[in-house]
Amino acid sequence: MTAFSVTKIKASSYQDKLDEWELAVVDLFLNAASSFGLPKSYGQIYGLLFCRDQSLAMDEVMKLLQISKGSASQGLRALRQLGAVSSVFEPGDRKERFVAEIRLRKLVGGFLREQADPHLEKGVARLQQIEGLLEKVDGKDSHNRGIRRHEILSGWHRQMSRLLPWVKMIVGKSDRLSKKSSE
Amino acid sequence: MTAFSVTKIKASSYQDKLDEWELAVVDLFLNAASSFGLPKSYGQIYGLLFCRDQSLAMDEVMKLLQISKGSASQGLRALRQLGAVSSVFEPGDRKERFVAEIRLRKLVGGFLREQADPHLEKGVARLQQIEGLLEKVDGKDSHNRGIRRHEILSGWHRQMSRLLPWVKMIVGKSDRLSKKSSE
DNA sequence: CAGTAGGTTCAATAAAACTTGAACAAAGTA
DNA sequence: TACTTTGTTCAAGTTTTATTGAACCTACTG
Repeated sequence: MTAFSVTKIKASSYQDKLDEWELAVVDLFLNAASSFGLPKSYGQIYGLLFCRDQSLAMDEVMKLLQISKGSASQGLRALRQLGAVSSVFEPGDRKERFVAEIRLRKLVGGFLREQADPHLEKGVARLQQIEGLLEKVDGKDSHNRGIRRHEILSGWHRQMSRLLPWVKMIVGKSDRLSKKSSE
Repeated sequence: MTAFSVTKIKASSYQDKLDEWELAVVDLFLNAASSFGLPKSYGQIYGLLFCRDQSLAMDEVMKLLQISKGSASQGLRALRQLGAVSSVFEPGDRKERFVAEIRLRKLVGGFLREQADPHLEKGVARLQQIEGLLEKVDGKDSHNRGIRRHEILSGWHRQMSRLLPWVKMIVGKSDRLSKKSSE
């Protein structure tokens, strides 16, 4: 191995320690991820990328956050799937590099698409299952009660389906405040 | 102990097994609770009460769901705190009995109040902390970057604060579809 | 009072979720 | 082909979270 490959030189030009404010931001996203039901490491990774202007490669993420290869790999993949990070390839470098998506609309949209939409779809199946079970119920009282509950759940489902587009819309407003925003 | 106390007679008039459709509903809420970051037992308890017209006491919940005293006690307390169940006292009975809140508006409102609002408040504190850390940053580059990130986060915070009232409002619409709804 | 029913608490236990790192692929390079 | 770099996978280990149940309150009741 050459002592001073391009990669090595590049790597040495980075600090391997985060600023205090960056640590605070990483911690903020760590907590945010938890409360959205995502693994903490996803939050850390996103938080780190969020802080940086330059793209980071997986090994830099591992080093800066002191997390394992596995966590970094899985976290970056999941975040890309969510649309929270995107990857770029510098010409002449085999490494995949990552940057954070900072448009709230995109983040919320991706989250809803990956988390909320699937739940709504499973909800339809569940409601049908319950409908099926109601047909072969013996007691008349229980049957009626079941019908009424099924109706309530269907109503909730419909309302939730209506809500999501609004959320995307409302969050989209004035996204431009964060930067020049040229999508 | 009298062999046929009032309590005993009452208890014997209840089935100690759920209908199949009720099991499906309980399971639905179990999953829903998980995905909202609440313990599964909370979902089960809510699901059971949701199915029933009559109020249930803690011991009935324990028996029907086969959960422990501790889970039942804590679950019912938390659900009441969330506004998802309310308790009633039958005259001449020392037991506290519970019924599910089925108005979606109330459920969503309670959830946002207990879960989202606290996060937004903590967010303010976090932003101030970061602001503080930025003052004692050495590098000019890092400092500027930090300022920009702080601005972005402040923008997000503002947007999220705006969103919540809308959510409550939109979910509130046509809540009446589920029943006569006399608040 | 002593006894009992209804309910809460919390340390111990069980279950679930996250992280790790070694083994494995894939794809470039010499 | 043999070697290197980059990245993925997943069983095993760790950490976190939820559940249990026995001890403990509190307020009735005889």
